[in-house]
Amino acid sequence: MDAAEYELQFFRQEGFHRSTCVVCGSAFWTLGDHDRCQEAPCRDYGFIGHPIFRRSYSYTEMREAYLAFFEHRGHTRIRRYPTVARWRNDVFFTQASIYDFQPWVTSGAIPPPANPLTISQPCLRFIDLEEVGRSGRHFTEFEMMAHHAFNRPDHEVYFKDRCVALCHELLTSELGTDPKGITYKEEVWEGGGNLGPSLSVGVSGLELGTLVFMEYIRDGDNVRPMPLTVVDTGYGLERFTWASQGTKNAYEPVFGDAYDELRRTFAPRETAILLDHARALNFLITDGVVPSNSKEGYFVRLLIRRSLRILSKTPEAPEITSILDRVARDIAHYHTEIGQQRADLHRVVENEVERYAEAIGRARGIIRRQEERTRAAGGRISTDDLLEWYDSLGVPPEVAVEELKEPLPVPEDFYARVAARHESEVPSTDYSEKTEGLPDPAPGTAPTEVLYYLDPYTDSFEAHVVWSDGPFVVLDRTYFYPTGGGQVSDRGHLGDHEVVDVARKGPWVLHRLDHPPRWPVGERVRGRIDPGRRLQLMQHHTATHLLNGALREVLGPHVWQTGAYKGPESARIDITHYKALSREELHRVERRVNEVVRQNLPVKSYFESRNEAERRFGFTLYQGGAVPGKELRIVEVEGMDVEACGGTHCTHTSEVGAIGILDVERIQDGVVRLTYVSGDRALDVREEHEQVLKEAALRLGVPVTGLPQGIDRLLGEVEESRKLAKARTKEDLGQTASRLLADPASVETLSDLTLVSAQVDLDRIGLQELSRLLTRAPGRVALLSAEQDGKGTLFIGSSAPAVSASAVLEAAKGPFGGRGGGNPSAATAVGEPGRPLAETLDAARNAVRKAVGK
RNA sequence: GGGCUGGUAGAUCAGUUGGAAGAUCGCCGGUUUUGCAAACCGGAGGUCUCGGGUUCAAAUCCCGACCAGUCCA
Repeated sequence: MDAAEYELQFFRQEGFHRSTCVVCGSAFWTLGDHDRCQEAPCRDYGFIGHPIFRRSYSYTEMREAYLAFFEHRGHTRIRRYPTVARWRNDVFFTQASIYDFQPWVTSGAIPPPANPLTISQPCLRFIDLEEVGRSGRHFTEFEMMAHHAFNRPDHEVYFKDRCVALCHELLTSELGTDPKGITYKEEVWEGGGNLGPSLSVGVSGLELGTLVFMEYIRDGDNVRPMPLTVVDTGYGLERFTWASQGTKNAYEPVFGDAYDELRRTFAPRETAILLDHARALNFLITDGVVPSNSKEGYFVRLLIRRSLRILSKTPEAPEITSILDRVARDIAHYHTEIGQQRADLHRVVENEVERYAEAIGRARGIIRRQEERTRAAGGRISTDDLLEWYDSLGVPPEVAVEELKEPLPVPEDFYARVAARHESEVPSTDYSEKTEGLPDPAPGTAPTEVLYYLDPYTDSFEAHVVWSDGPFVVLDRTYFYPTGGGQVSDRGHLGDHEVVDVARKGPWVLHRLDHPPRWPVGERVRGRIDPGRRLQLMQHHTATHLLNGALREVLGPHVWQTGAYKGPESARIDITHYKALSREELHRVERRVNEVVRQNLPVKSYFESRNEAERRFGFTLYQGGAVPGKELRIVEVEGMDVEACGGTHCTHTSEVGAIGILDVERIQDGVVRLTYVSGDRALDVREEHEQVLKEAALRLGVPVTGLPQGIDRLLGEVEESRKLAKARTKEDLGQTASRLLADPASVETLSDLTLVSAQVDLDRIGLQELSRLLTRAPGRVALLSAEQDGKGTLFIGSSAPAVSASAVLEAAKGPFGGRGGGNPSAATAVGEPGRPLAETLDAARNAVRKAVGK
């Protein structure tokens, strides 16, 4: 970065000079006399015992002081964004305040909610999870206070000079920091394809904030200016609070009384971890994350299980939910939505508590058995076993060790070794958006005016061709709905051509026809939409919203849509939920949703500014994922569901007709999928089901209502006859056995041994069973042969220690061409086709005689 | 999204180099007892998750699917 980027007028006017840190070598600006930047590790913490601000602030006071300062200087205060970054697919969590505005605001696609603005954004970072409570300053959840300005070429709000001036004023005149104690260290910032100069603000060893000036786009090796420049600042609320109090660690000032309260029961480190995790959990669960073994849900589980581990070590520990409540009370001083869903949050957490207990319970048994086995084999449990148990059973090593009769020490680097185990895994980088092979309309092609929002029931219109390529046609206006928001596209006709697909590409709607048309640009064409299909899609889409609302009512506010599909045949919705739906819950959802259909509530669709809509309805608007644009299309069923949605909808709930849920399945831990139908499809499906029931009843000869009992009766009979058949076979075999034993032709007595040999007509299993019956008494040898499909089978059973069945088989199978083997008590072989069995039996008999020395 | 475990009787789990599917608890019946519990004796209970493959032979080996658990991102 060019040094000139940092030559600010502000620095010159105020008399700053530029120095170079003797430790890290970075350049910095200061009013003081420093040979090094004022950040750790270049210098030690100097603020402990010597607060750097004029007075001491509590966490809440500090946030308020910051936000008010910027409000008084022309910034608009805005509410926090969710901690789960649903609007992005490259990260799970909001990790900085600027994440709220990426990518659409920073790229200039949509205007910011206010400009300039100030915010205190709760952020989550799991990188330093292990450092929480240990270092004295790490948190998984922290608030990044910020002032942001977004500058367009035609409207510059402010950039470097004013930004640094504001920061400096905040620190000095507002908070009372010694101006000479501040250093602004030069750094190059890069992220998300953008880069720019930045200044890191250091005082007394503490990095209080970073001022980033996003002004370039990186394009491979090229760097070009951004059309929009952005002031991206970040000030750590935790650090500001800490610096104002100058305590030994950051946890006491940040958590205040709650820290002292928990500290009575727990060690300092444990107290900090419990409070930190409780704070993160409150945000995450309130923002709709449910514990799971994958994706963002895993981090919720991780925090809960880590907390439980600490709690379980202390007999007088409180319930985890009470710690969550305690922390929620403090957070709610500013973020008032926290703690509002207390009962639901408790259910979510308690479910995970149960699951953890089950996992550990399961593991204990396995560990005990494995240790026994290992010890019996003369071995000992090793660190590898501990790793294996942690990886596959979820047992933390310290818990596993407790279970062992001969405990072993847990190595210091245990979790590093866990990481090493996962190192070889190839991370998937398949985040690329699927861009189907759609052509790009020629530059300058007029954007398509979409008409389907005007009246969803219009199915005929006229328009002009503005561009075409092969089977693809762009019109100046269209009523055809392109695939989007989980709703599949309309079909119908343009002129004499069939429309087989409709897709959105940038500002255009591309109609794909059955074959290339011969329309010049300007051609006037009539569009006709398949009205039945459209109606069905609308019904499925509206049904989806109603179901989403009903599911939240019945299951709780933790339910979020994570995916949806609305096709002409059926529709489905994936929701976050921590366990399988019970039949009763499903029944209630279905009843409720059909009740709403009957109530004929209006389904209002309208455009509203993003900021206003977010203010009125909150972020639960974005059930269908991120929606770009300064204007949102809101689809509202009053009291039931409000979503930002670009789909076509019924205008009243009764138009949905009826909703029938066909299937519920758990598609992954924490996500439940419902498949359903509405409108005519609901009637069709119901009719199909009725037909099937009638058919089944007819075949069973019972009335439809008697089907369950009829099936039970039938199953009983099947079971009964199965048993009967089994018993009969057993009896038959028993008789055969008795007959053979009584027949001198098949029995030969060799001293204290009885040899039974015969050719019978049985399959392989039959031979085995018969042999078993014949050799039940000790001192018996059975030689049985049978022929099936032209191939002979020989089965030898022995209850005589002197005769090994497998040895006899070895001796006899040669001439017979048999392949097989067995053990001393049973052996079997199948011969080649056409070989006579009689000689084989003789050979076997001779082998037995030889074995007993006769 | 990726890795690792696992799926055998109603439950918890054994099952060795591929060679005749087991234990414990529970269940049913009987003996004993005034009755219960217990003890003893006997019995029922199996699509070895499913589908392919290798083999004379597969719970066991190979491939695939499904389900569950778990770790990591």
